[in-house]
Amino acid sequence: MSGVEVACPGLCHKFAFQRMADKRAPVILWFRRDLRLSDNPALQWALASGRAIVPVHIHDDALEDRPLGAASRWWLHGSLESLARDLSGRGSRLILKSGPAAGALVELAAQTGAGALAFNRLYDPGAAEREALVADMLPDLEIERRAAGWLAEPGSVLTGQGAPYRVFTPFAKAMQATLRLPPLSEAPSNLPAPPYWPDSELLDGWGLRPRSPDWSTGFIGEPGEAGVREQLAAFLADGLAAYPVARDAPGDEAGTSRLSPRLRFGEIAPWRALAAARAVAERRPGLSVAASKFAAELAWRDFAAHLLFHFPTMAGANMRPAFDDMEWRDDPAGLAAWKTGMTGYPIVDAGMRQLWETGWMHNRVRMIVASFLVKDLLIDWRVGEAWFWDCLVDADPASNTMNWQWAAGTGVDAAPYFRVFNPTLQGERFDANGAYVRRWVPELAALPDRWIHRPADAPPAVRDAADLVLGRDYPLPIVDHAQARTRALEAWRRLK
DNA sequence: TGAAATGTTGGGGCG
DNA sequence: ACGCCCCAACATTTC
Repeated sequence: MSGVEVACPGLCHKFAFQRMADKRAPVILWFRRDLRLSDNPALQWALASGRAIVPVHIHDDALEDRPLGAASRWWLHGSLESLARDLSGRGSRLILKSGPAAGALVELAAQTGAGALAFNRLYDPGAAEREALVADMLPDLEIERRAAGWLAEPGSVLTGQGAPYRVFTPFAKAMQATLRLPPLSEAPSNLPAPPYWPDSELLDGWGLRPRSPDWSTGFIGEPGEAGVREQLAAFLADGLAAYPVARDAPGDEAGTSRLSPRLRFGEIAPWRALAAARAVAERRPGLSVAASKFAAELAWRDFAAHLLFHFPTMAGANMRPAFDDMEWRDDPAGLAAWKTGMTGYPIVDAGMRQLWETGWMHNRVRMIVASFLVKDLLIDWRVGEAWFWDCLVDADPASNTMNWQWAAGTGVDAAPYFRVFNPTLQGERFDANGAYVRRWVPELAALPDRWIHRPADAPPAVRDAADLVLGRDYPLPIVDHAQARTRALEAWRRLK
């Protein structure tokens, strides 16, 4: 035996040569946002190496990454539970460690006598530096980095001049033109175990899930790779045909894929979702348009990661610096009304309550509530972004900031400043029968369709019949939209 | 991945 | 019969 059994970090270097030479020394498989056993390039490399595999997840809630929001922590807990279960069923384990990552990996390498480290790369601000630091601190280990999170690796899609794309459509075309999807791979039936297992922390000890009060009882979805294939298949079978329309209809439960948190935590590879959609379109040509729409949404996810990779300041700073002079309003009461779904605009309130209760919000409604916060209330998009970050199970560093900058008009390919959503008209257009509002704002449920999105305009007799007293059962609109629109246009114009 | 204001057109009521 | 007006309906412009 070589020095692999020595668990003392101080002695690592002494045995470095032996470990490098020993192809039997285990490989540490570092799980991060790739919590799956199928379609996992780092895992495939580890398996192909023939070494024993030590799977690990490192939790660092403050020192490195932006701390996860509460809803995302809830999802992460479930996803890790599922991954640990799947590993246990394959003769393996999931080792849990607290960060910072570099220190935890050095310790783990010493404890296991590992000879290699494999992981799938991330591309958030600082990710490359942290990965380089890990490599620096483990000079004796073979380091294998793979790409697993996006259709095209962020940074790999460039214009003819070698510059990053700033507009979605040309980006999507260029990505499409060069796209090479990896072959699909199933989870292995067995992962070779190391001679002995290092200590692991306890998942429950991380406190990722709320105790008292438990606000997660209404959360939707079963985290983990286990159910993701069925969910995808069900969506493609039942939802894809209606997707081009239904993805804009918040009242249609089956209208979206609901894959966002699963992609966020890597429970499914995006190329598997894309390949499955293409396969359906192949069998049923009538669905090819719908499949393309779905593919476009996946491409948006890639575009966001691509933008954040090239413009890391996007996470907190306006992409268009002219907006640094914007006079955002400080409006604690308005903000509180927005967060709690008490603005008096039914579609806005329905969305904010769905978010709070389920950890998810329909995409169309995300745009509506974002426009309302930024344009009607003139509150800084970063305030809304932070709320989404905390409340969404799918909160993604790239998508969240890109989309908020889009809504605020501060992004490079953003909605023009004069595009102000009218929450009443948006509600009437996309929730015409009021099903979404009735579900999430039950105090309005008895109003007829004609008035469900404009309760303040309803004749008194109609409100009486619905036993609805505005200001008592449901708030009056906290702003007059027409006035708020004018105010927003003036504020935006002052920037020019 | 808008909405509102403004302009144009054409059918029909009416004197 | 004819011109005038009203006003949807649609198109264009503006924010």
